[in-house]
Amino acid sequence: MSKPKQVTIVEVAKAAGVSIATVSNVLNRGGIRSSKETIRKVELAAEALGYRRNTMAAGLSRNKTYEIGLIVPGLTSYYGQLAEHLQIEAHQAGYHLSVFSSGGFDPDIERRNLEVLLQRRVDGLICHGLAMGIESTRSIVNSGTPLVLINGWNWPEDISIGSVNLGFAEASKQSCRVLADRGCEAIYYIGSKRSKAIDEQRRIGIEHGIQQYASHLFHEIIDFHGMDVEATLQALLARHTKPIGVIAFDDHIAFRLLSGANKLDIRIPDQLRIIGINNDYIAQQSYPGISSWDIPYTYQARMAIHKLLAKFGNQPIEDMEVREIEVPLTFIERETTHS
Amino acid sequence: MSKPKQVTIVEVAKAAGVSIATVSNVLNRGGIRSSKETIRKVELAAEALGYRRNTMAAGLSRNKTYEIGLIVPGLTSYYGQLAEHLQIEAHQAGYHLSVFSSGGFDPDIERRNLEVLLQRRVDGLICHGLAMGIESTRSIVNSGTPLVLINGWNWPEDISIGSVNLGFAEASKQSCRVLADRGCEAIYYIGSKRSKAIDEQRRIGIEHGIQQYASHLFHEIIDFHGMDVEATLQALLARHTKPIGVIAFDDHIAFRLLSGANKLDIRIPDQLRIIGINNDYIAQQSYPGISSWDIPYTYQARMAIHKLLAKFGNQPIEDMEVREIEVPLTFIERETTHS
DNA sequence: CTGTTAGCGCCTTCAC
DNA sequence: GTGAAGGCGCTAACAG
Repeated sequence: MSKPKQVTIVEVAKAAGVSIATVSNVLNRGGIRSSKETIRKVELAAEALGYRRNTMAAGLSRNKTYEIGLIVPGLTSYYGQLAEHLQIEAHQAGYHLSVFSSGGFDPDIERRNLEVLLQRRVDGLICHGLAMGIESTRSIVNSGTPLVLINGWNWPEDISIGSVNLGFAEASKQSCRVLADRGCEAIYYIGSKRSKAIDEQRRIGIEHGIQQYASHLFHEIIDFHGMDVEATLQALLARHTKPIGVIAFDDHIAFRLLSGANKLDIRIPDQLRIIGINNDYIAQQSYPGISSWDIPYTYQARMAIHKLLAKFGNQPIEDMEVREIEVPLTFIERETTHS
Repeated sequence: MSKPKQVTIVEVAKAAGVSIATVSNVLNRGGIRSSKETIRKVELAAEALGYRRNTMAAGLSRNKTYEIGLIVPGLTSYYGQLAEHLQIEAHQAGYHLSVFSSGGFDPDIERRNLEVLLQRRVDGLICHGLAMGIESTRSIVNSGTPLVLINGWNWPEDISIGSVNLGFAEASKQSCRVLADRGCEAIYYIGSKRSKAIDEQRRIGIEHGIQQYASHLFHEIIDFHGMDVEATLQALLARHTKPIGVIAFDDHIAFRLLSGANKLDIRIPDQLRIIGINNDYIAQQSYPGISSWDIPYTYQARMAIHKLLAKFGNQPIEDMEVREIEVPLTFIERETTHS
């Protein structure tokens, strides 16, 4: 069952008593002006017939789609927010953003989504991280479609035209400082190896932070995956007499730790201090509130879109000189680090 | 700056030494068989040249896009999950799903998204609720594009071909029962008028629940918007001696209540019992864990896609007889109702 | 089985 | 300022 036939410019032209070229001119606000009279006639006819321009035909004929594709690993918390903000920014720039999730970090789904987007001939691509390997990505993306990465550290220049990265390393580093300042006796980082590149940034920051602010303190890196929250908390606490500081991979993990601590009647922040990342709803609304790092979504989204537009040639070229933009996070202190 | 020219079937045909029709047959048309030999030649040539079919041209020519548009009010928690599952189901059916968020329940953004999708000539539309009014929706959607609603109760038949609704009313009703069974002295529903239709379903359920299971209990409906959580909790508790039961609009609100209660040292479930809806991460991981209703995302997504496919004529028609499918939720009991 | 030939709906020169 | 004509890349008959 195919779709009912839709109104085309041919019919609008007929109804308005002009040629299809004129209709096209009037409707697309092109550089070409028409007489007030024709404009009115055409708009009236279009309105009356319920004309709706066919994007495929337009795109095909002018070799430009005004569509940007977004691939993110999921649509929860951070990624969902990011997608929403990107959609808004894209729209303001006259583009529209099609969102695709690659279900976790599944390279196959990612490849498929990429393929779909390229077949649609999107004008540009925004990807968060990238689960596929470098070679694999290169072979697909080297079609000339501009690609900007979000939180994609160290990708070769022939693949991406640059990236917009959150300052996780710096945030993690400063987290160490906060915990040291607050008198913690030890600093633990609970990471998530699953999210490779992102976890790595945290580690880099932690390493620097320890070195610079807490070299005298005990410290350790633990992976959250497969960890028994309660047992771990008890074990860690048993080792120390003064409060210990924990930097969590993100607010979700911080929250798990918090729940575990509540259950075990561990006093916060007397015995345990926690810092998360993302400043999710969860961190804001829990009790005690979780100290966390806020993400400037709007700014990040705007930067990403601008980078793409610059590549399209619609924007001043200045931004292009900086390949990797670092977006700084803001520390929001709450009760898990502060009494 | 327009895109670099991409490879077309013309070039593939030339390279393979066959006609463009043959290339088209081999590459994208299953129905027509070709000799092993030509197939090999064509596939080789396509591969070598890096051919990628142009979706716009294909769609234009066959008047079918294999694209489904999704419009949801946001991409967080429930909506994000839903979108992901719909994407998976759509893919399994050979379609792809473009996700759009209408930022909260903004009718203007919704209208714009709808317009974009219709201009793309999507084969079908899935919308969650619908912020626009009936008339407004009708005038846009009466283009012949099939529309299935998710959680859209009572929309006229000429607009949607049916809807897939979560059984919020029944869940709310049963929540009353649970709270009554657990010996609560009063039942409060903390709703969210902002989410009109959804809140209304909860209310309907609550009303029935009270009537059937708790007519002897004190009960009241409160709107969360603008409410002072701690003050309210104290006021409510002051009224009663036995535990009170609270049904929250969703897990987010349940969580806020829980945090407030923790802060005020209100004992759970001794003094206060809470039931949420959605079974979010937040409900699963908080302490005490929040009793909640689990949503069968996969089932709901599958039903929605099937309804659409049926309309396309690819599927048996049987499902179509039921206009509104109700998807039942499952109660997950945790510590907020149970000691 | 393969090739020829029309479109699909729109945009874009280029004459008028 | 307006119209005629030639594509854009692909598919769908229909011949051969």
